[in-house]
Amino acid sequence: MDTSFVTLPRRERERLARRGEMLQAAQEVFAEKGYNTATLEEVAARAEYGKGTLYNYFPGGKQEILLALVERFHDELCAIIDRSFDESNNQPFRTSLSAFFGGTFSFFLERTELFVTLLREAYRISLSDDSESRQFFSDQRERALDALATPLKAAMERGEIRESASHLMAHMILVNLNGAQMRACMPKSEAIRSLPQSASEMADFLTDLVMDGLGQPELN
Amino acid sequence: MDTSFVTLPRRERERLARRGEMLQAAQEVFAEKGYNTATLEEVAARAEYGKGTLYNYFPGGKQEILLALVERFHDELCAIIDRSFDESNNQPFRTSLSAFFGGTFSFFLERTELFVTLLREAYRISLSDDSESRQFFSDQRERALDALATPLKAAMERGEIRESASHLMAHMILVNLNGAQMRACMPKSEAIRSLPQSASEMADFLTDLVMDGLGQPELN
Amino acid sequence: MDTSFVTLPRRERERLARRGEMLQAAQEVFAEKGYNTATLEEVAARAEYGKGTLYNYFPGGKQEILLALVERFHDELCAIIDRSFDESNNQPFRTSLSAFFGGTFSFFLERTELFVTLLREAYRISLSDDSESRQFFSDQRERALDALATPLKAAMERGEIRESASHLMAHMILVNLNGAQMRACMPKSEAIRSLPQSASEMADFLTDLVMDGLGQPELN
Amino acid sequence: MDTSFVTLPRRERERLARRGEMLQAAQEVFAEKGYNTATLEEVAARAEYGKGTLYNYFPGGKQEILLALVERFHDELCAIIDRSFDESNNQPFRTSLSAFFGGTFSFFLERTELFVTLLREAYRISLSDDSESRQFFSDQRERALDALATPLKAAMERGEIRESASHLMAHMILVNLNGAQMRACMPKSEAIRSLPQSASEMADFLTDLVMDGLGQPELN
DNA sequence: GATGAATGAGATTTCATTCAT
DNA sequence: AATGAATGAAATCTCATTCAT
Repeated sequence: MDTSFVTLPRRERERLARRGEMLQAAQEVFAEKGYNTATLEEVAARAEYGKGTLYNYFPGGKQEILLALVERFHDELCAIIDRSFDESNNQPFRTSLSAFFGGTFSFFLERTELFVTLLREAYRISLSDDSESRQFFSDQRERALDALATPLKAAMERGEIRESASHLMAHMILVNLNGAQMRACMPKSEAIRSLPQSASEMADFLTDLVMDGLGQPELN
Repeated sequence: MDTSFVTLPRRERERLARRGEMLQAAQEVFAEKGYNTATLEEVAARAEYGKGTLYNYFPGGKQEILLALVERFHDELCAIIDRSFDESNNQPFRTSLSAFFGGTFSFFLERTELFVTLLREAYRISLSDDSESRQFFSDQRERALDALATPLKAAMERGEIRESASHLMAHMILVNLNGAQMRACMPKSEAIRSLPQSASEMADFLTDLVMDGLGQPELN
Repeated sequence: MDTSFVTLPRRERERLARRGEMLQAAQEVFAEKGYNTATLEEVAARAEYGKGTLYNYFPGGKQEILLALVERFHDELCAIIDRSFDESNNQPFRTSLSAFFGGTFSFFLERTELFVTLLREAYRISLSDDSESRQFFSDQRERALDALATPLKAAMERGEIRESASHLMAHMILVNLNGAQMRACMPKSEAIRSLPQSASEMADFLTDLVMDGLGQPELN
Repeated sequence: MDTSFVTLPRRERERLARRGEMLQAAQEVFAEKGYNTATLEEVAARAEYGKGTLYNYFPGGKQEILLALVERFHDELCAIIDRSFDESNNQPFRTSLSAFFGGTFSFFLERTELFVTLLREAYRISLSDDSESRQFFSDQRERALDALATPLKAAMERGEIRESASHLMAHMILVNLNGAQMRACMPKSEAIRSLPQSASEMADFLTDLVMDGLGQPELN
């Protein structure tokens, strides 16, 4: 159990709590308006702090707030990965993968705003010309990919999945996950109704797709 | 063969040519600086036209230019889809799919700038709060999905791939494609070296992944 | 009878006719949008000429067009003044003044657009910081004031009106006229219904006001 | 005595003071350059504030500043009207009217800039195609007309002036006043020297004109 | 003579960031 | 520590005018 939070000095604890409130507000505003359109004025108002106070907590301004959201997001993503693929489970890879998709999709349903913001900005940041943000984003992403690559490599060694570059596969798994989430964010149209709506259905859908592909193994 | 272009009156032809020059310049500048950071001033300079002239050709300004790029991109995407899945080929779906991945990846390698811009902005537009752009983007995307869903449905009927919602599958195929392209755009790191670099290797990689998944059919 | 028009060489006659069409178009557009908001593009379109053509006829551009309207307006105003106060009539000043008000008001009702434009811009031009326009406007205005001051002076000499500075009185007469016209242009409200609507009623109203004032001569 | 100002909280008081400084600067710049030619940049510089600060105080920009000037102007105009026609005076209407002309003319001499701007823009606004400004201007004007119509009606009832529509007469009185002020703003020419220059002479001139007209009551 | 594509100066407006209180 | 008034760089967009065809 992580006790770091409760053992921090009060001063520090309150500081973190306020950062949290601000990030929550930023998340909501960014989700509604988009990062570029959103104004710090509105974030501050939503957080019920003064505009200047934001700068006390995030000296790097708007950009730093976005990066903090990215970091927080990856914290949670890594936690879900670790939980889903916990080795002590001794369960088949397919089961763990399904748990992972189920977990991330529940997270997505609870915190759609955060995902909307990050899906919208992720590519923009990773292709940004500001190398510092790009590096930061890349590091965060690498963290998640590492966490996912480890159980993938283990599963390859156990022969549960075919041999391939584990990092690349981790990337492609996330790509499929994000693609499905993206689709779930879009306004519904006839053609899209087919997308599963619950976390467990979605987990099954993605697990089958990622593990078995579109082909028909049993008939080959 | 489409002869419409050569038979247009000269006036109109020149107009289209100039639009093309401007779109090309915009594409480059957007790719380098990002849509938000890029200024129309710079686009105009690159196109070697005055700022005002851009507005003669794209009265809606920056936004309209981006949407025109989106449209042009989808024109080319649809053409590749149609070419790859041309029914008269009578080739297996897997072969056509590989041709499609090969084709789009060649396109991507030739016009990386366009892809960078669109990958970066696609999510932003599709989740934008301006419903007009969102709709436009959505319509273009639907065009490509329709083009891809048709051969998918045929393949399902022929039993070459398993039954599933064809539009959704079309979406997931594009998602995998874009995910791989995205990866190819990123600055290389140790972990990523594994990504195939040539169009044909990439086509094989994606075809295997999408058709067979990560599992090991032969062992099941 | 002024035969100058018909005896001009054809070339010149056509030129004048085209200027007239352009001025008419400008008048309408300026009246609808206001001088500043109106664009030459729209004036050209309304006149059914190209934008460049306007510059062939009015090298000074937008400004020159406005000044030409000012000139044309004063031509007509002077003509009405001359007609109304024609000495050969031998009628009382009060009768002539009433004819003048009736005449200008008919003119106003027929060509409200022109008046709207000029009322709107007159003060702006006369207080403009461009001394050339100011001078031009001032000269035109002076022309009308002179035309009106002459019969005023005669009426003073005949004892029909009291002695006073004839130019100043001419100015005040026009001020009263314009004020009434202004009122007639405004959207009607309860309070304003009282303004006479026909040219002859308006003539009576203004004549009484200007000649007798608000007081009650009969009771003095 | 209105003590509201002094009892406002300091914050609010300072805010009003700054608005005042900005309006003063705007007035001067508008008077010099004309509303259309003047730039907010220059207004801000004159007020010794940043451009952005103007927008904190007048979010509607240039237009809102002009309307604020219009409002302030009518506040002062109404105050002069109320003061001049104060019923408790029990003085003849003619005396009050003369006081009114004297008061407004002193105001005009002190604050010629404000008048120049408003005379120049008044017609433009009242005939503007933006219905919001037009309505605002119209409401302000109505306020002054109401203030003036009340004593006019009383004077009619007392038989001091002849029966007529009081609002219309109020309008015509203001028209005469503005016409004279207009004349006083113009660059002097031979013909115009005749205009009285002091407030009291001007008051007499306008009072006579408005009350008695041009005719010669004693001889009729 | 007629045209309208091209131009770019210049206007308005926004908003991240600073900093005195 | 919290604040929000002040700032001004920078972005978009307009349109009178020019000039090659």
